[in-house]
Order: sequence, then C-alpha cells, then structure tokens
Amino acid sequence: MQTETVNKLPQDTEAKILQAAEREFMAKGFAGARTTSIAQAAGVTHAMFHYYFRTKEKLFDRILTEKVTLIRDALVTPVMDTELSLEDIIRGIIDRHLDFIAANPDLPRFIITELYNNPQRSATFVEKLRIYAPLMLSGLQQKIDEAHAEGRCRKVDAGWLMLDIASLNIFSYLAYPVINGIFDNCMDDSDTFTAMRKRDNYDTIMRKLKP
Amino acid sequence: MQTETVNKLPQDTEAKILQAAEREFMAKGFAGARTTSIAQAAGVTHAMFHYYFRTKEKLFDRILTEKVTLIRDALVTPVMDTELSLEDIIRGIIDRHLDFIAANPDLPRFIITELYNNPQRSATFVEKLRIYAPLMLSGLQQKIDEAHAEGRCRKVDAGWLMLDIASLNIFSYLAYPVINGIFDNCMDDSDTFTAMRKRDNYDTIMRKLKP
DNA sequence: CTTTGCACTAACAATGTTGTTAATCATAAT
DNA sequence: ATTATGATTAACAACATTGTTAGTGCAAAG
Repeated sequence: MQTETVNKLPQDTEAKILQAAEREFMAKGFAGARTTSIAQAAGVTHAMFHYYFRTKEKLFDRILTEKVTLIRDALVTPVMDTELSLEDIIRGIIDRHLDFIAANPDLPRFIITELYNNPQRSATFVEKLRIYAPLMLSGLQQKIDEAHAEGRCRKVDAGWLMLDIASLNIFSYLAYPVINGIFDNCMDDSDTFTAMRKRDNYDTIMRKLKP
Repeated sequence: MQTETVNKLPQDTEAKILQAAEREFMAKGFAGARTTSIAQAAGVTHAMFHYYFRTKEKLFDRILTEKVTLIRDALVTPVMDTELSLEDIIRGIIDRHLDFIAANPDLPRFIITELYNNPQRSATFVEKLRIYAPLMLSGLQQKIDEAHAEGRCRKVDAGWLMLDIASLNIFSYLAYPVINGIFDNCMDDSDTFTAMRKRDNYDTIMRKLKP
C-alpha cells in the first residue's frame, strides 16, 4: 500500500471522483478536462475512474444532466406561486434567479459552452425546456394580461420579458473576467454585487412594464 | 503528386490554414480544436501547420488577438461621435453593437469561454479594455450628465448602463441554442431578430433613463 | 550551370489520453 | 476454513495529438 486505504466508506471513492469530476468539467469543459486529472484530484487510481463510471462521456453526461435538473428545479417552480401581485412575482423571479446564479456563478458559462459544441445534448436540453417553459410562462403571461386590462402594465410577451430578465441577470456572471476587470473588482464581494443587480434589474424591468 | 499543387500563390496555403484554423478554433475552442483537423480542412499536410505557425498555441493567440482587435475597433470608436443627442448616441451604440454581433454571432461565446479558461490571456485582454473603456464611457457619461442637468434623464453611471446594454444585446446570441429552441426558431431570420432586438432594447434602455 | 532559399512531403518521435485486464486485497457469507 | 464478491492496483495497450526532421522539388539569383 502507498497511501492509507483505511477509513474509506464503501461509496467514498465514487463520491470523491464525482466531486473531482464536477470541478474539472466545470472548470475546463468536456474537451479540456482530463480523466487522469480527475482521478488525481480525487486521490484515487486512474483505473478507478473507469471502474465506477466506465467512460469520460458517461460521467460527463451524468453531471450535465444533474446540472440541468438543478436549473430546472431552481427556476421553474418559483413562478408557480400564485395570488401574488405582478410586481411581487417579478421581484420573486429576479431575486431567486440571482440568488441561484450567485450560488452557481460558473453554471451559465458551462451550460452554454457545452450545449454549443454538442448539438445532441443541446437537443435533449431544449426538449426539457420546451416542456417546462410554457408552464412557467403561462402563469406570468396571465398576470401580465390582468395587469394590462387594469391599465397598470403594458402589453408584453412573457417569453420576451423573461429573456430580458435572464439577460440582465446572467450576463455579468458570464462575462465575469471582463466585467470585474473594467469595474474595479466589483464582483469580489458577491453579496453586494448580487444585491445591487437585484435592485437595478427589478427597476429596469418594472420601468419597461409601466404604461 | 496526389492533389494538384498547381495554381498556388505563395501565401495561399498560409491563408488557407489561417482560415481553417479560425473556423476550428471558433467552433471547438482551443481545447477542442485539433491541428490535424485544421490542416485537413485547409487541404494541406499536417506539417505545413507547424511550418507556418510553429505551435497550436501561437496560432491560437494570433487569432484571439485578431478578434479582440476586431471587437475594439467595432465598439470603441462609435461612441466618439459628438454633437449628437443622448437619444441618438444610445440608439447608435445599440444599432452598431447589434449589427456587429449579428455579423459575428459566435464571437461573444468564443471570447468568454477562452478568456475564462486562460487567465493569462484574460489579463492581456482586460488590460486593453482598461485603456479603451474609459475613453468610450467618459463621452457618454458627459452626455448623460448634461441631460440630467436639464431634467431629461435620470442620473446613472455610464459604465453600468453599458453593462445593461451589452447584457440585453449579447445574451440572446450567447444562449442561441436555448433561445432558438424555446421561441420557435425566431433567430433563423437573423435580420428580423436583430431589428426586433434593436427596437426593444432601445426602448428598454430609454425607459430606464426617463426621469 | 550552380547555388541558394523556400515551400513542401513523408516519416518518425514523444508524449498524452482513454480505456482494459489480470492479479491482489479485504471482507463478509457459507 | 473456504468461498464469493466487490474494491483496488499496476501494468499494459491502442490510439490521438503535437511537434520535428531529413530530404525533395522548384524557381530565382549568382
């Protein structure tokens, strides 16, 4: 034995590989990730990688699917809350969305790049979205239409509105290295930056909706 | 001879390699690109790649630098136009910006991913931005301040305003596979989509500025 | 004509990368 | 005690990928 093989729970190494793989894939993408690096980071033999997960692609797909599910769970449910005013719904969407991004700042870039250079995976992902997006948007559209009927809101399409919200929320984190470089390290204090974005983006969107 | 080596101008193969490399790098990124594929796509021997460009990294850096310069030239100059009203300046920024993105739809994703997984390159790029961004923003800030003094505009920071503009303009193209999947192939007609974004984003930004 | 310089080719070399396999070790069940 | 089972290791194999090199052909300069 070279390193102490003691103190290892049965599923310990599997979890360690999974964890190391997630880091590696998120940091370098599928093409840039190395299975040997993953094994090394997990502190196990390189063969263990294949013992537990067979191939690089299988493990990657598993992690990508996991992340997609994470996004879906975080972003679909919140809109379902009914009985709230349009203002509160939108504030809720923006708050939850930004909290999620701040907690997973690398996720948008990962999803976008990996979906781009793998049309097959992209198709699967889009399929899921095509199922959930309408559910998410129809409730919002209804609220918008109600408010519009009462003259409190312009007539806008919920889908395009969500695109604007997503753009304003996500882009700063996507372009993090550039943004943080131009505005002097504004994103280093994540909480402050997130709070500011919440306020600014809510304001921007509500002004867009004003009649 | 296997393929006709006739009709080749002296710098012909160099240009062909450069062209093929740009496609490959833009499509798959540095990590995913293969020098052999590039040579094959250029229709030359694999050794020619190294004859002209020495290493994969040297050629990649050259292309990345080229792209960064392209961005700088396209996005810095326009704001310099003076004697225009704030409205016209902002409309000009959004129009030029979106025209540029529509003409180079893969560029934002390329820049973002490649800068992310190469902090060294990122530093060089940000250096350039730190030089040019203030020039670009100071003129805009001045116009905003003028309009604010006359009560025609809220007091906003030019930098953060540009971030919002960039977010609204760029994100759709970054998330192209997803967006195009949800809204039924809306981006297939690039001109129509770009025109719509110009209109919507200008409206969004102007509403944000209204007192 | 010879020489020089350049583009080019084919073959090779070195290393990286993914994946496999046979043997070993520990442990729990029989 | 023996067996069976799953985890682990070291070594290997196959292939991909980047990079090099010695030599060939060709065209212009001397």
